[in-house]
Amino acid sequence: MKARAARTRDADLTRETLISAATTLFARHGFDGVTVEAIAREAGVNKAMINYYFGGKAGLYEAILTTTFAEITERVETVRNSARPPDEALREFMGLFAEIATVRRPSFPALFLREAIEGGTRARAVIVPYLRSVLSAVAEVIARGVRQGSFRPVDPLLTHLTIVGTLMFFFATAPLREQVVARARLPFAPPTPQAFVAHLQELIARGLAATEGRGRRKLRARRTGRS
Amino acid sequence: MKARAARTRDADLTRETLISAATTLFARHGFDGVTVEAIAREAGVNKAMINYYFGGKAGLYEAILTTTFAEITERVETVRNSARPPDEALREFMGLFAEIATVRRPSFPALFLREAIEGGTRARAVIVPYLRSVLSAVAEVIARGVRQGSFRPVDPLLTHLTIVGTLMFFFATAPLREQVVARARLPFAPPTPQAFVAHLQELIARGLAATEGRGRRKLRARRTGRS
DNA sequence: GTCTATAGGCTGATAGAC
DNA sequence: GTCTATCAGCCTATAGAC
Repeated sequence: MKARAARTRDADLTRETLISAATTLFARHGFDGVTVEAIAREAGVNKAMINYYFGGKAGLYEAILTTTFAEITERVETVRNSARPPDEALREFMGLFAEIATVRRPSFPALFLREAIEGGTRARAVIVPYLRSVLSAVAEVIARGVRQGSFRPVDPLLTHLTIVGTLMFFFATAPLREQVVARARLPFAPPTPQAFVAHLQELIARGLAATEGRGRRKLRARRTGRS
Repeated sequence: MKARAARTRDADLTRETLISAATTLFARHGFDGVTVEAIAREAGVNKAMINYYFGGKAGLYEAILTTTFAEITERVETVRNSARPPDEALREFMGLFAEIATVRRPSFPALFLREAIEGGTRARAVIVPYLRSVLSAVAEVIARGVRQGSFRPVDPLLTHLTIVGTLMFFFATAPLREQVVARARLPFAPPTPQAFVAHLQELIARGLAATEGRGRRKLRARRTGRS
């Protein structure tokens, strides 16, 4: 934002360390499941610093949500502006999500899910813009595919929920799979993110593909039995 | 468990009322986000009753997880034993999940997700049998479809995670969608469970269907058709 | 900016009357 | 079985020294 004097380097470091430690803990145990002392200990910082820099535990939590969600939003916009055909843009989105959830912001899925389950009471102001951005970006790609005839006529919102939902679930529940494998001493490892994303990309591509047959862009009305 | 005398009817009622109230609150706010006083107030019961019946807040939570997960497990077993063809059995499973998540145990998805994110630390003993049962039931159906040639050769575990993941996500995040629609006074309602499940059923059916046209087996057995 | 000590409020649990 | 009163512990936040 602005130039910093040399003597504030420690301040920036303390701030960053707190955010980093607290992000992991909040994601894993939730806002109420973490004490400020645990955060300070994990960060190796005095706990009074939380109040000094963020005005309190709630302020720290909000700062984390803001920066995290803002970054996701920013990255997702790159997909919206992609000139690639819809099916490729969707694959790109899934790959991007996986990259975010493994490398860049591993805590994001858990943070989001916790907020969503709670109804967003603690951070609606931060979440709504994120929702609007991501939803419209993904839904627009899907709608474009439907218009162009490469996708069958699916509901963009429902499709978006399906894709994002599976990804959120997979990455957020990784701790459980790791615990189960470790405790039960199972002779195999949990599925890798790469394998899962590849599986999902293929499943979605096939699930959305326009029905081929006699006419290419002609979409035949289909009523398959759910009796 | 055992026959009860008439004078214990109030006891059973108190117990049930506490479980019912606490289930909703734990699902929504998490174990640490709920106070025993809030549970007692919501249940209209004295808070000392929580210790009397469950030995404390943690005991109540564990009782809730046990009964909830056990019931889901039991219901899912009915799908495993289904003699229907794999694609129909999968549809049946998704419909069953939706019924559970809307009518019978609306708090289940949130309870499960919270535990999974946390690594199951609080209730691993209860969760593992549930996981084994549900996973094997669904994965077996998928593996059967692959063997029979009605499904393409997908990984049963990854496919299971995809299906269950989307369902968990959709139902667990309903509070957020409701809040957003309500606060923003949007002129439309959130998607209904029925619409979502129908969408997902179709997407999965198409995504798993064996590729046509490559002289494998007969794959055109939609409807109630047997393979 | 960082730290220690402590205040002040809330929480889960229990003792004991009925 | 149910209720009231209460306690001991923990948690967040702050005052104030350095």
